[in-house]
Amino acid sequence: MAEPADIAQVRTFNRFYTRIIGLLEEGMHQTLHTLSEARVIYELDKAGTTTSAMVAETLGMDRAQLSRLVGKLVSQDIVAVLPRAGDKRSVPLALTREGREVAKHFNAMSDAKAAETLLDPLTPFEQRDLVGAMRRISALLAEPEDATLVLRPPRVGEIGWLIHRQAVLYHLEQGWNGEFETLITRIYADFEAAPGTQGKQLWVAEIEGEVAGSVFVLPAEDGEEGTAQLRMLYVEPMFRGRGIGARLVAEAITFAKASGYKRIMLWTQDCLASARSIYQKAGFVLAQEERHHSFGADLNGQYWVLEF
Amino acid sequence: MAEPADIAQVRTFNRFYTRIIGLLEEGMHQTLHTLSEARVIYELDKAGTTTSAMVAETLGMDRAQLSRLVGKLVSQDIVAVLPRAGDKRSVPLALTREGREVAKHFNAMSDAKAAETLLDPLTPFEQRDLVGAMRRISALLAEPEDATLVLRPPRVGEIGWLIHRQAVLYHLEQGWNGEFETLITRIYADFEAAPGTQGKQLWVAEIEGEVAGSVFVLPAEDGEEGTAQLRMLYVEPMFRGRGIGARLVAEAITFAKASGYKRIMLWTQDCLASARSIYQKAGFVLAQEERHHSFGADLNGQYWVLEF
DNA sequence: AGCATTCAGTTGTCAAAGTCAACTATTTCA
DNA sequence: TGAAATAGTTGACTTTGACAACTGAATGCT
Repeated sequence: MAEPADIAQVRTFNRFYTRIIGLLEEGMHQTLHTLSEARVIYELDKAGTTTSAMVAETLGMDRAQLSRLVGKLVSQDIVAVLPRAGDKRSVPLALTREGREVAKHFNAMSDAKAAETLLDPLTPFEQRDLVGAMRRISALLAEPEDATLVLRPPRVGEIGWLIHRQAVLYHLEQGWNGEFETLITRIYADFEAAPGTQGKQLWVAEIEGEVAGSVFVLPAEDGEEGTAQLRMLYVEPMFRGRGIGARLVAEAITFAKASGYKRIMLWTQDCLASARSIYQKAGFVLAQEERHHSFGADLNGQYWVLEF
Repeated sequence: MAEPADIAQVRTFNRFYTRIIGLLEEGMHQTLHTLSEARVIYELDKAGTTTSAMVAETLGMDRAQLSRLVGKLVSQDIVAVLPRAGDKRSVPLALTREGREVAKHFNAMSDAKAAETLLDPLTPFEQRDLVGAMRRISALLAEPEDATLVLRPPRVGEIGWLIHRQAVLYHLEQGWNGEFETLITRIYADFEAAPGTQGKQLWVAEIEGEVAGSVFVLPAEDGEEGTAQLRMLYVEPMFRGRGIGARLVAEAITFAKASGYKRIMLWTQDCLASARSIYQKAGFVLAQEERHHSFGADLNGQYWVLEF
């Protein structure tokens, strides 16, 4: 079981947010429809065509309750019952033209209410924080769905973010201490300081607005002429198993080739097993190994090279 | 009004979390008490002694409903009505011994439910993320209350965090670009690289588990012997106006004196008005000014010095 | 093919939750 | 001092939610 302090924080948040949701729902009292009617209408609007069972599932409502509610909405000419097709147990439902009007109205109302209650009182910086935290919670708790992966250059603030994330991640996963954060702060500072844009690039992997991973390429510090170095490859645990690491490495290799490098090398630790398998599959070959004590741990450093 | 994309994200989150809360509340159906009874019992347990009106306020419940509910709980010997004192309109309420037992039981149940539904399926890293995001949302949306301010050394990951936060903050507040982030990444890397612990220290201001601000002191780069430099003072917008900046500066000055420095200097920009007023109040004197173009903006750099 | 099981949806029955207005006894404040 | 506000109660009512029993259709198993 989780840490008591964490559980306490989660419960505090749940109580707090229950209250917030209550406040937001108060706005609905003005309308001709009840709250659960509005919810059903919203679901139908979003889904286009669904069945009663689907709505009950996503809303967590009782099927009996929903049955009556749908009946009411049908009699009000807001919901239309389509002819049964395929599975003749279920009845396809859709909004009528009027229903879509009502949905539009509800959406506008809810948007306004959410904006004025939650966002407007905050500064833009705080708004960004709030939205970011919400996106994070959704990403952590919702079922992962296939969202598009984007590789792009870093935005302002993301260098710090990458340092932060990797420092915490390897601290928890590998037990590495602050020395690691110190090292990577320098590594990122050096990357930024490296001259020009020729031959160096950093990619941020983004999924649904979240940073899902990153890597960068720059001229190797002390290698032969024409050697690129791949550094700071990492994938957020939340987004692992979707081939993001391989995508990042592939992108880096493509870039290194296009930039005229003759080979690309990297330094990693053998305890990072999933990274190693990505390098192997990408064609990297183990060139050298050496034991060292860093970041408060006994490590086995490995140099991997891919000749083009 | 806020950005449509932000509003959409907030609404998505609200729908999502409404569902989550519904799932968590399902566990209550096993108990002898109803959900709102449990809520009231929880509130009374937490508050010790309150009145009906207070509970109605914090729970967002109807006073009529609560009146009947309290009546029921009193007849079940879970809640005791204390003799009216002071304001004779209101009736002080408290849990009986039995009520406290029930509350204890509820808490254990809710804790278990929250843990197994939300925390246990996640890795420790993700758990930390989740709790952090929840704490952030609470801090952003709840009324600020006087919580204790702690000044402490940075934890693993916080150097990156400080870089990230300041880069985003000044990007949004002052329009500074990535150059600023590049610069401060280097500054923090240099701080970490500076020799020994004598004469250098970094403080993180923490409020309710959130980083509220930070500053550090190290030997001045190119000053005379015995000169300390104060750098990277910042306070989170959310926590401004509570004297955190002044506390950080005071701590830094005390430290610099105790470390044997003869004076302390700092470099800032005159557009950072609230910081300037903190320096002035702490006794710093403007030593030099120079215009420069940095971070994509025309700035007026200022050197301030405090001789001990 | 035959039969038990599962699933979508409906209906009946209740209990609980929530809304609204009217009312008393205090307290506050102009 | 008197009008307005506050804490709490009571009555009348609607909506929500829970649960069991039921029909008709699909699925799975042997």
